[in-house]
Amino acid sequence: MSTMSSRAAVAVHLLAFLTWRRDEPVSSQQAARSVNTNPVVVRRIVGALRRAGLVEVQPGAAGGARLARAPEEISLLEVYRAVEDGAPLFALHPQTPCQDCGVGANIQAALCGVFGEAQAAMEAVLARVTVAEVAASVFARMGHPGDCGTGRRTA
Amino acid sequence: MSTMSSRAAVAVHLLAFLTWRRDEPVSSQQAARSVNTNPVVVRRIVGALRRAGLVEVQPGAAGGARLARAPEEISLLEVYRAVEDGAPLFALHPQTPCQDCGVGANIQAALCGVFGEAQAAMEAVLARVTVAEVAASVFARMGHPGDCGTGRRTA
DNA sequence: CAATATGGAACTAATCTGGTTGCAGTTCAA
DNA sequence: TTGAACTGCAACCAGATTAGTTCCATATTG
Repeated sequence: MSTMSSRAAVAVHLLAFLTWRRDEPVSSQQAARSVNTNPVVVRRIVGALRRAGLVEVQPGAAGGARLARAPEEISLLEVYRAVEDGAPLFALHPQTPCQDCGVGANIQAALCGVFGEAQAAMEAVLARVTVAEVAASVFARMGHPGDCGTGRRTA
Repeated sequence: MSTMSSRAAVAVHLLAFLTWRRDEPVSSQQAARSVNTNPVVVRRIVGALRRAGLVEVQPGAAGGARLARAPEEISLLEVYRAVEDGAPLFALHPQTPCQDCGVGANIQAALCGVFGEAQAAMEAVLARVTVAEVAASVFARMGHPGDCGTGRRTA
């Protein structure tokens, strides 16, 4: 049943990857290899991160994405919001409930408060964690670098 | 973008409705009118609440659903879990990331911790709120009862 | 026995997700 | 200046999920 899309997970993956390859532009091809997906899927998510100001992208040969800010300054909440685009966590009724019924007319207002608090609590946790921390956690688990190859055609 | 299903909202609506009509069995027909949906949709959700032990259902004429426990003893977390059936809030990668890549091989373990904490924070809020509180909040907003009609064929 | 209810199966339409291809446009380097 | 490599966008596909719907077997009441 209803689980969130994997875009947030992939987005954090990508940012950790960019952190690892600090300042070297990473192509969607290379990133896609690490994520194990199609380059276009990566570009869609990188595009959202770019629009949110989290990464910079350079087109053309030798182009690619790099962090627009220090990873210590990027919270997972920003990443989450960049890819989920402000969608509410909890849905209300698909159809407006019966307004002639005391319960139907007032349940949504009552739910709004609780659901909003629950989402805020979730977001507060994401706000406290930075990309740098996740990346550090990943690096700590790496025995050896393990490259995946650059994917760049070496001249 | 990925929002949760509306089942949790409808489930709380139904429980608030049952709280309002305390001990009088409510048919899926009546409940569907308040929710503004099809009786079968209601029965599906009531079925999940029944399997979770939150409501009792009586088949046959003059049957319907009623609360199995005092509304003060039912937390929204139980409701959420009853209808969402233990699905994780955050999805990880659709395909296992490249294990030859240091980031790919370790990102999921790193994400697991943060995502788990975020979900736990969300659930903690739901755990603190009871159906009785939501129902009280609804009742407080009701100027007049506003019945929706019983939908029961009066003899 | 007849009316009214649940419960389950099956089907639909709409939406979302991830994946894929194709192509226009930009950049760099030989 | 040509060609390789890259981004970005649009279009399309298959699979899953959601909410809605119909139909029917079964149970209970009066």
